[in-house]
Amino acid sequence: MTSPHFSTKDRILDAAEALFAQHGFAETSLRQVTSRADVNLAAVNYHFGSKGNLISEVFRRRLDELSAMRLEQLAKVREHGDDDLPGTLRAFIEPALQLSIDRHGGAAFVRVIARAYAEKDERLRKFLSDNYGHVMREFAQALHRALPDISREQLYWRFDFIAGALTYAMADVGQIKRPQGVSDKEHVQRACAELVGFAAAGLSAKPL
Amino acid sequence: MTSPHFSTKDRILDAAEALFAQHGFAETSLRQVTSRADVNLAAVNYHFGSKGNLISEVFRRRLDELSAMRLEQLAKVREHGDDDLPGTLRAFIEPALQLSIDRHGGAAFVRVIARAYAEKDERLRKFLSDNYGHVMREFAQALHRALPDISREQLYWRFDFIAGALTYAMADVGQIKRPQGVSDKEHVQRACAELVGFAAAGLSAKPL
DNA sequence: GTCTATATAGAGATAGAC
DNA sequence: GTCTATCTCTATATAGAC
Repeated sequence: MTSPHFSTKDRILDAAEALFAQHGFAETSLRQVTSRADVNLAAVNYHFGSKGNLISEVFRRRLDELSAMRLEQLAKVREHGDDDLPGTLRAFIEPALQLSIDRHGGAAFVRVIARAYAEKDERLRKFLSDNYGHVMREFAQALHRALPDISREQLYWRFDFIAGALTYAMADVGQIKRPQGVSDKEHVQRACAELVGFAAAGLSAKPL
Repeated sequence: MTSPHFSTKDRILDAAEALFAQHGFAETSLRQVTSRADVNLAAVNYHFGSKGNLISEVFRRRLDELSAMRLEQLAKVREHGDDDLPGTLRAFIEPALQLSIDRHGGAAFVRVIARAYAEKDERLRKFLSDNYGHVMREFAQALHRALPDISREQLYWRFDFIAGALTYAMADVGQIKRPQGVSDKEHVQRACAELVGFAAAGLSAKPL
């Protein structure tokens, strides 16, 4: 199931990510994880200390990369003067949707993300807010620059709507919904274009 | 059937709903439920047969009412000739957001809904699809009538985005986010107006 | 670092008295 | 309908050999 030349630690992370995506955190036992990773049960507590820490590390591994890609793409569009509404939205949306077709586990991880949002676990939320809140603030500011006319409060609502729509889209892309004869890459590009168009129009709606 | 608000069965449902919202399905034990409901542990299996059935009944109690309200409001706007885009969207969105400030447990239920979307539990998804799929189809058709120019595929994407945004909004309304000096009712009306405006603009975006 | 074996705890479900 | 008591299963975590 997992390539043998990877470390025990990485095999555990891969297995845990896949199982968390499929069954959820609480429903996944460490026995399932170690069985799938083909390592001994005790190795989890040796490498991670507890199940909770294992969950955090599953997040950290993907979110560090996702955040870096988002910020990098945002910097790039600004450098090129493309930091208009669609450009900024694409920098936020595209890396996330790319993850959903990532062959090396990212596809599983996007469903882990959707779960994490629903589970209002306080420790997990604090972990996410502490470690990745600055990315959200960065994008909120960029959207504010692109849309100086709408109020902070309204921008806040709309950014929240977009985050919700993106979370749904991430979970659905890579699922059964892709029409036959369409490649993963085309499907993500289509989803991305649809969501960017939808979000840009929604953000630009005339204030109430 | 007698004094429904104090029956063992309803006390169990109320307790389960609150705990599922706070901790999730798997993380909530029947012992926690019966302790909070102040009934005996065995009463759950007597009244519901299993934990899975209890979960289904928690959903059924709220969703029957929510679906009825949505369809009723949809019928009303059609009758009055108000079944334009905002009218149709409001019929879909408003009853859902109303739930999030319901004093008698509905506020907890909206977080249960958010969880259910993330948890890809097959039995639960089949239950929801079997029992409430017709409501979604009804609204998809109404949106199609209001927007004859966009393709079925594109409508499908956008309806999905709206469902995601609504789920987020439901979970967030009723949380800490309400500004001081704003009543529950005003807050929901604001959220509803914001989401209807956002969704209408997004749905009306020029096709790619 | 990795294993076996086990301590400890908690889960869902049920039998049978009242 | 509701209770007590208990069965059976599985979980996380750890101790200690190698």
